[in-house]
This record gives sequence, C-alpha cells and structure tokens, in this order.
Amino acid sequence: MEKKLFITFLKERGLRFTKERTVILQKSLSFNGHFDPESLYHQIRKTGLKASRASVYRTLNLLCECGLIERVRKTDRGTIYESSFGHKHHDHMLCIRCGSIIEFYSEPLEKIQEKVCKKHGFLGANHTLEIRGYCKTCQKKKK
Amino acid sequence: MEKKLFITFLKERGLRFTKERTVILQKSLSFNGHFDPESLYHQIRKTGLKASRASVYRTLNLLCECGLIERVRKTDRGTIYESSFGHKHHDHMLCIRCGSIIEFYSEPLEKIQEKVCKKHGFLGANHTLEIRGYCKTCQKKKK
DNA sequence: ATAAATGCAAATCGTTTGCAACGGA
DNA sequence: TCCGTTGCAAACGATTTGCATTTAT
Repeated sequence: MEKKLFITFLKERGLRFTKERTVILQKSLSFNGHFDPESLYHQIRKTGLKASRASVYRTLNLLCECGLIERVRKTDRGTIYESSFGHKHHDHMLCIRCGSIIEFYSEPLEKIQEKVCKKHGFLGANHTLEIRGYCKTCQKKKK
Repeated sequence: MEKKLFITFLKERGLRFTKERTVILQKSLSFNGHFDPESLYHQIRKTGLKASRASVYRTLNLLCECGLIERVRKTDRGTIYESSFGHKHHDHMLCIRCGSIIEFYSEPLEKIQEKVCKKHGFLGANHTLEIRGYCKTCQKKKK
C-alpha cells in the first residue's frame, strides 16, 4: 500500500509523517490520473482539510522522489502530475481548430515504443503522445 | 528560405520586419537543434548584435506562430525550442534521472499513428511523443 | 526536549506587459 | 506621418524559501 511506502521512505531520511502529508498523499492518489498542485490544494480546502500551498508543493516533491507520483509535464498553468499507480494509460488527439480532445489507446503503438526503447538501451517508464490535427467535424467545415 | 516565409507571415498581419527580428530569426536557426531564450539572448549579445530579452521572447512567440520553430518542452530553467527545418521530424526520450534527451525516429511508429488517426476519422498534422524513463547510463547507477 | 514541519509572506525566476521613445512603411 | 516595435522596468504566476511557531518522535 502506498502509505506504507511513503512512511518507510520518510523514516529512512529521518523525516516525519505528519497530518498534512497524509492528506496530500491521499488526495494525490485520489485523482486517478492527472492533476496539478493548485487543483490539489483546492481539493483539500474544499474537503475542509488543512494544508498550505507551501506544504502541497513540498510534499509533491517528496512524493516524486519516492516514485509514488510523477511529473508528467510543465504547462503554462503549472506542472502536471499523475499518480504512478491505478489508472489506465491513454494518448490524446487534439483538434487545433475546435480544441476537442480524443482519448485513444493503441496496443500496436505501445509495442512499437517498447521496441524503439530497447533499441536505444532506454528503459521507458511512461510516455505522452499528443497528435495535433483536425477532428472529423472540423474537417468538414471549409478551411 | 525561412526569412522569406517569416516576412510573408509578418506582412499578412501588418507586422514589420525589423533588425531585431532578423537577428533573432537567424540566431534561432543557427542553433541547429535545441535552444532556450536565455542562450539565444546571450548568443546575440556575445556577437555584438542587439535585441532585448523582451524582443527575444516576443519574437520567439511569432516564430512559433508561423511554424518556423517549435516549443519542445518546458523545464525548470525555461522553455526549450527547436527550429522546424533542417531537422527531420523526431521524437524524444527523456531520462528522468539525469535529464538527458535522446532523439529518435521510427517509421513504424509514424505509420501506426496514421492508422490510428484514420480509425478515429482524425486528420493528423503533427505530433509530439515523449517517452520518459531511464537512459542506459542511469540504469546502471544503483537505485 | 529536540529537530523537523508548518504557514505565512517575501523572494525567485522565466516570461509578459505598459509605456515613452524610436523607426519601418 | 502613422502605427508597430523596442527597451526598460514593473507586473505576473508558479514555485521556493526564510523564519517564527507548532508538532512528531
């Protein structure tokens, strides 16, 4: 269980398992997918729990260090994280005209990536693929 | 030639082709690979040319809009760009331990993406694929 | 009791923006 | 001349950090 892993990680470093860290860990995992620090912070406040922004940031860094969550990418609006366990992977198609997003999953695509990694001696952990273009609807609208 | 493309782009929008923009365009292309705004700025000053940081940022945004360069990703130290030409399309593997980047290209990967797009009635224009994991060197360093 | 963690506000850092002076067209 | 552009410095927004106070161990 993730909590145990976190506690062990903290103990090893002489760090303490506090209420705030419990809350932040739980909420981080509760997203079951992508999330950002600001949403997490609001999620916590909405639930009546307490933890400052500073603690959120500090704890997210710890959770990254022990591998419970991962930094997916940085955007204009901040860093996107995702919990390392418990969600199924998918990729995105983004329509550059209307902004709609299609989520998809392709087994062959995953397989090929594994092959490519192997070829480069790289150990892949996860990936992000975004295909930009025009969705069915927008293709019909004349340019 | 890229300069022409940029001028046309500017003209279409009633924008002007200034000395500063010339300098920034040329230096951007001169990198032949990845670069960031700060390096570009220093590159310019080192050569005795002139353009403020503000103009660098403003012009990089324009160069992105007309497709001459692309935003590759954001890091702690800022955004990484790359010129769109003179390089054939490739994807990235990013080592989450040492930050090193491996560029690769896989024909099968491209083909499969086309297929997936077709299946979803999506007209793909371009894409970004980033595989995160551990490079050969970092796999060896003990956990 | 001791050292680490918290919350706050101030500090950072990359990037953007307001504005007066400047300069292509 | 008429706007767009520039450089500067101030403004911004996400994240980090210093510090006095609180708290886990």
